[in-house]
Amino acid sequence: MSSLSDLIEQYLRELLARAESIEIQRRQLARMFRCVPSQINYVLETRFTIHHGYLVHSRRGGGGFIRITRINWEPRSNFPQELDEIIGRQLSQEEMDGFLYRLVEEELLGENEAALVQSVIQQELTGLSGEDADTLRARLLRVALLTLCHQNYPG
Amino acid sequence: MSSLSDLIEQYLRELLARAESIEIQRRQLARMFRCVPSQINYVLETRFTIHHGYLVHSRRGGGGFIRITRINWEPRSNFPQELDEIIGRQLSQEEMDGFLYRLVEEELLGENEAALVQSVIQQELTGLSGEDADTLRARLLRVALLTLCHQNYPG
DNA sequence: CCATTTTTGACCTTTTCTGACCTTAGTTTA
DNA sequence: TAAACTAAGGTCAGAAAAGGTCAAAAATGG
Repeated sequence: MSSLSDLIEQYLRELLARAESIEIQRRQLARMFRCVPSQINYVLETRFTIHHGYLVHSRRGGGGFIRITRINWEPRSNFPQELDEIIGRQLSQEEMDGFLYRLVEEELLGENEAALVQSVIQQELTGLSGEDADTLRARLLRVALLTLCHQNYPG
Repeated sequence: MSSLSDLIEQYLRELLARAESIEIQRRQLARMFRCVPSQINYVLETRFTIHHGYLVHSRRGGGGFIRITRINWEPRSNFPQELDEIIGRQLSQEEMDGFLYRLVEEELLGENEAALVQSVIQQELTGLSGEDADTLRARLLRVALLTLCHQNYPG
C-alpha cells in the first residue's frame, strides 16, 4: 500500500545509506518515477526535513540540482524539536539562565560554552528590553545551541 | 550535473591554489571551454567577487588580460570585532552565503557547519523579509559564528 | 462521511548561457 | 602624427534551463 511518495523516499534513503550526501536532479527523478516535478518537493518537505536529520540544498537554473545531506544528531535525535518546545517564541533572561543551568547540570553543555552563549547573547541584546529582547533572545539561543549541538555530535 | 560555469570556476580555483595571483586571457579561456567570451565574465561576476575573497583587474586592447588575485584574510586577532565590521547591522541572503562560502574556502569552517548555519538561520527567518530579515540574519549569523569560533579557538 | 495525505498542474523565480553591440589600447599606414 | 586597423575585454538584454510555490483535485484511512 506504499504510495509513490514512499517509493521515492525509499529510493533516496537507499542512496543516502551509501553516501552522506547525494545530488539529484528534480526533473530526472520525476521522469524516473513518472510523476510531476513538484512531487519531489513534496517528498522532500514531508520526509527529509531537518527534523528528520537531513539538510536539503538546491540550486536553480542550468545545471541545477538538489543536494540532500544526512546529519547525525545522535544520540539526541530530537534535540531541535525539544529546543522548539522548551525555548518557545519568547524567553526571559531568567528563563534562559535557568535553561542553560539545566543543560550544564545534565552535562549536555560545558560550563564554558554556557558562559559563552550567555555573554554573546547578552551583548547582542544591548539596547533592547521587554518583548523585543525576549523574542530575539529566544531566537539567538536556539541558533547558538543548534550550532553547538552540531559541533558536539558531528555527523 | 555541474554546469559549465562550475567547471570554469573549478579550473580557475586550481590555478589560484598554486599562485596568489593569475592572469588569463578571456578569449583563450573561452575557446578552451568552448563557450562565448562573456561567459567568462559571468563566472567572474558570480564566483570571484570581493565577498568571495578575490580581486579582479583587467585590461582591454592588444595584449589585454584578466588578473585574478586571491585576498588572504587573517582571522586570528580580533574575531568578534572583525565579525562586526564584515557582517554589519544588516546582511542579505546573498551576502551571508558569500561570506560562509569564503569561510569554508579558507578552511575556517567545515562544509557541514556552514550548511547547518545556513539552514538553521533560514528556518529562524521564516515569515520575515526585507529589512527585518536582514537585521535578524546579521544577528543570528554573528551568534552562530561566535559560538562556533569558541569551539575552534578555545580560550 | 470527514480529515488527512498525496498527486497534479499552472504559474513564478533563479541561474546559466548566448550573441549583438560597445569601449579601450596597441599597431600600422597615409 | 593623425587616422585607420586590429586585438583585446565589457555590457546588457533575452533565451534557455533548471528548481519553487501554491492551491485544487484525488486518494486514502478511520
